[in-house]
Amino acid sequence: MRLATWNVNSIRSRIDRVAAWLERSDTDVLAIQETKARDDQFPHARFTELGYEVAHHGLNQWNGVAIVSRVGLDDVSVGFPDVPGFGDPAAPEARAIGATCGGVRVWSLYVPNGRTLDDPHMAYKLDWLQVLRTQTAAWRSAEPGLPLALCGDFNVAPQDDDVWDMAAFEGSTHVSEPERAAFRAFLDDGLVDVVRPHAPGPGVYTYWDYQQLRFPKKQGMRIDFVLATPALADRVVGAAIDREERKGKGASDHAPVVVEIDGADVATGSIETIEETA
DNA sequence: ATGGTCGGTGGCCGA
Repeated sequence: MRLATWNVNSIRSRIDRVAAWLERSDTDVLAIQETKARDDQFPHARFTELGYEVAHHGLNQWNGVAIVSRVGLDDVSVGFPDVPGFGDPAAPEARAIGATCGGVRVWSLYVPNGRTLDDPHMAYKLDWLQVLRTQTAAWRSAEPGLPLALCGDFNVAPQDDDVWDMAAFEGSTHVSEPERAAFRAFLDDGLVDVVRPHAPGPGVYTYWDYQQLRFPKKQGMRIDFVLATPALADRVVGAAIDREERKGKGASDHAPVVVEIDGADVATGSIETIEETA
């Protein structure tokens, strides 16, 4: 099974590219972030025409997450228990959706951007990650051995190698110790970054800002991840970041991140293809 | 040339 995660930065402006990529990459399950659409605006038909079932959670023009799958899509969860909203009173935001696809519990997650270290959005981000950690532990406790994948844009660069120049991030979000600690907590709990071993740094990123020619200058950040429970991580036979998809006009500022599970395609050589794009 | 972008929206905000 081929599982991918991709912050598409508006599904409506990107639908042709996303549909083409789904077919080209032979992806079975795609976790999408930043659809920037309400449910009634989401292009469901474009996915169903390609044989995918769709679960989308979008409240307005901001955020928005989805899972599309051609290997089943069951037990959809919109958000997770106690998911924080922003502000007082807390306004709900569409940043998490879960579904069981091909026997894997998949979450599509769009972690809040902290904006600046002293912005209220930073506390919101840390709180959001803490609650997600607590819920993830509860899911695993309720179902030991559960094959679970937390997929999405974490808006955290966990290691110095995950940005092009640490000096450029002095005093910035994404690399601060509290954010990195919040990310590390998932690994401390036993989740595994299943992409990094197949796409090691330095210089390997998932996101490049549109501004200041960051992509041609190879100045990106690794902030999109697939974190898997050990039982699932053991079944991962390949992974890649498809930076080709960041090229050209009409690209998202994030590249798709792909994970091959179970190795059913090893005999056909598809894994070589996936590794080449890393 | 020391800056260079997008998307959704509605006349700026968010990333």
